[in-house]
Amino acid sequence: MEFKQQVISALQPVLGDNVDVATLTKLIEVPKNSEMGDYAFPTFILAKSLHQAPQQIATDLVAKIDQAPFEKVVATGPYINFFLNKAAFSQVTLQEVLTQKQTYGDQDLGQGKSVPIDMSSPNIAKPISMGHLRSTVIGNSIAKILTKTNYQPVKINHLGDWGTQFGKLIVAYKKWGSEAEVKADPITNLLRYYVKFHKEDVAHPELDEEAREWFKKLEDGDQEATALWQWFRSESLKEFQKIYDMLGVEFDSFNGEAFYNDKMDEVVNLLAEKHLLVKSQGAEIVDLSKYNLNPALIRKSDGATLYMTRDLAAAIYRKRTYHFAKSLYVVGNEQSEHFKQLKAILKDMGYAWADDIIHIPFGLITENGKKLSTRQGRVILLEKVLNDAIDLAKQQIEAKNPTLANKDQVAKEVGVGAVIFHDLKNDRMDNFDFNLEEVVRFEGETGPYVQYTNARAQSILRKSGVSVPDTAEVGLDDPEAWEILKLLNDYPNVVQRALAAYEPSVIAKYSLHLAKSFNKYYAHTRILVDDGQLTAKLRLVKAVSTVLENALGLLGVASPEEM
RNA sequence: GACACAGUGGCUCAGCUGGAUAGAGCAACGGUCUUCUAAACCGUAGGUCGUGAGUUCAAGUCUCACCUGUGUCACCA
Repeated sequence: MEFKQQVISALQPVLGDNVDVATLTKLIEVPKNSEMGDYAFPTFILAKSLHQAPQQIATDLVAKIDQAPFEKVVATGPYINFFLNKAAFSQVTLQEVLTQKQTYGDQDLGQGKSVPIDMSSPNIAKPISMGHLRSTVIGNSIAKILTKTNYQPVKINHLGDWGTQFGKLIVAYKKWGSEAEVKADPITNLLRYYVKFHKEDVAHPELDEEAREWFKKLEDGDQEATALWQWFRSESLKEFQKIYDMLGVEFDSFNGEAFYNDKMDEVVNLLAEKHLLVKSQGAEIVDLSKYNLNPALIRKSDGATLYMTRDLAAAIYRKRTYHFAKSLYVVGNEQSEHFKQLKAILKDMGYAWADDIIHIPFGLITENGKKLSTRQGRVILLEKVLNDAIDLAKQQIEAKNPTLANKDQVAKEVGVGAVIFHDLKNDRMDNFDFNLEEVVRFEGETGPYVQYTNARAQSILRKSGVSVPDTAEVGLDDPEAWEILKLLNDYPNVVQRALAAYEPSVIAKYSLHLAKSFNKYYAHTRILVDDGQLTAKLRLVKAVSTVLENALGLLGVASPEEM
């Protein structure tokens, strides 16, 4: 960042009043090809006011610029290209990374403000699928990015532990289930009952009526219904916890839908007080036509509340409890209309903080182009995917590094890392069709590639047998090292971009770039030879490893030291 | 039908706030392990950036229209 300032300072005096600092800062860019320089200033905008060709302007300006702080400044066509002083840049960058270690890239953007994140949110009695993986790992990564920029994330697992599906589940359990089955394998069997219910109710619509009755009982606190609900919930949570442990994700709250049951009346009353509630076809709705949105259902004709009612209660509860700066919802893109409605209603209720409600949508995972559906039993079980990935990682280790210590631990870190990284490396809005081979790939642009790169760096540091000094003179002048140094210097900026867009993929892509540039360097430069630059090279290696581990950490991916 | 998201080489995707010959990875073909982990590196081949207008000195990037795909559209979440 401060190096860009050098460029600005050099240009300002020669530009005079022609360009103000703000536009100047905006115009300065990084050339695509680093052979053209480290920063560039395009002169087109001056052409009109100076009545000269941009090429001519560039040449004239270069002659006037104080070149002292730079390696060189040259005019290339209409561009002024700045080449930074590599020694100074390397010195500053390496020292920053090595002294700040894992705090490198930390920034106080949030001043400790609280940011609840609604994430993961699986449904009780249903398995965690690939769809939940997205919400879980995106939310988890955003939480880590928030912490790094001094916000205080609150990870909320808004469990789907209420709703008419529990009526269905109770009916199905009573008709076709057994206690022994549920105890043996809760999720599998509960899901089986649920799927069977949906098959049967096509021919026997009276089942739906029964389910509605049982859910009503549950809402009214009926003992049998409540006991079953609680049992299903606790068995399910135990199963979920296994997966969260594998993923290394922890939550600050498991307040799900049921938690808001006693907070619904207040919402309905508030809406009524503000005359926002309208009767329509027996139901109570909020009209949102002025926002060009469909009406939002608050209460069904039978008096039961809905998803929207609950989310309103949750939003208000979170504002009161956490006094949030922003309230995030990592929920699939197919629900974007819902969140628009939610914000619109909160705004109509007079809450200025409605604007701080932020939906972070993500694309759909399909299988053979079709949407996954628990109801139809078309589901990709996350646990199975993770286990498959771990098995494949284990095979890979046996083949490539059979003498490795704690193989099982590393296999877990690599396998799970592959799955998480695969999910985070692309723009979160991209849809993707599930393909196991693709997800657990270890070569090319993958998590294991980044992990492997770091393991190589760690290996060198181990074998060097020396402790690398945080401060020392550096004199790395080959272009491959220079690429790495520029990337290292860019990291804080990358973190900032990831935060601004709520995009873990920005971090993931950066880690791939850094890994790639290091592998290139590694392939062409022998590090462990004393050529007078040994210390400098080791410092570079250590800095790369530090930042790779940091970046992987922000994604929730482990960094094994050997693999 | 309305709204939302997407449309870049065979496949999967990059391309930050519009800027200099559009970049990777898979897959294909060829090369590199007696030397720091070949989960790597190097090279070859492959693209009218959905289509058509417009704004601009400059458009993959902004605007509009259209085409295609996916999703959503009141008593599920």
